Amino acid sequence: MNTSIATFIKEKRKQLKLTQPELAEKAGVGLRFVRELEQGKQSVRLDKVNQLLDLFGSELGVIQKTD
Amino acid sequence: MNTSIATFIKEKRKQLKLTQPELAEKAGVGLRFVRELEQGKQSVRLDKVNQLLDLFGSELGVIQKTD
DNA sequence: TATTTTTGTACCCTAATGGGTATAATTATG
DNA sequence: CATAATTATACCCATTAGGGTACAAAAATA
Repeated sequence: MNTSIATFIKEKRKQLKLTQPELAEKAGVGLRFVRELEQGKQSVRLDKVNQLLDLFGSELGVIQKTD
Repeated sequence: MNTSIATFIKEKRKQLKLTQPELAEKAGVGLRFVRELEQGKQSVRLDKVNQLLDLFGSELGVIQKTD
């Protein structure tokens, strides 16, 4: 994917018709974290992001920069 | 890549024949961070990881889980 | 447009990341 | 082997991420 982490999660969440509180609950992370992440906060913890991505069968990995 | 973030950075670093202190210096992160990251620590900050990956023209992105 | 639902912003607080550094352990080199 | 270089572990400490929560703003719906 070429989308940012933020938009990826936001779009996947909507595909499953979940609200932010519901996603946070399912992933076992805080609501604040979901919100900040979807708003593009960079200084987030890697393991927390992976907790969310895991719900979508994905994870963070090294990719080539496209610029 | 299918390698973990830790091994990716460690291998790239060796390709450039850099020591951990040198890599930390170049990336503008602390030495302790480089060490913990190469040892597979999960609860690291995303932006710090990207600071390192940037030296190799790469970054963190969403990938499909291979399991 | 009124009402409900969802999302964004703000606050307090605790736990822990990351920086610096010293020292032990390990590895590479003479 | 002995020595140097690199890496791993351990400590203190300031900053801050993230949880909880309340309320404002925005979006969706009747």
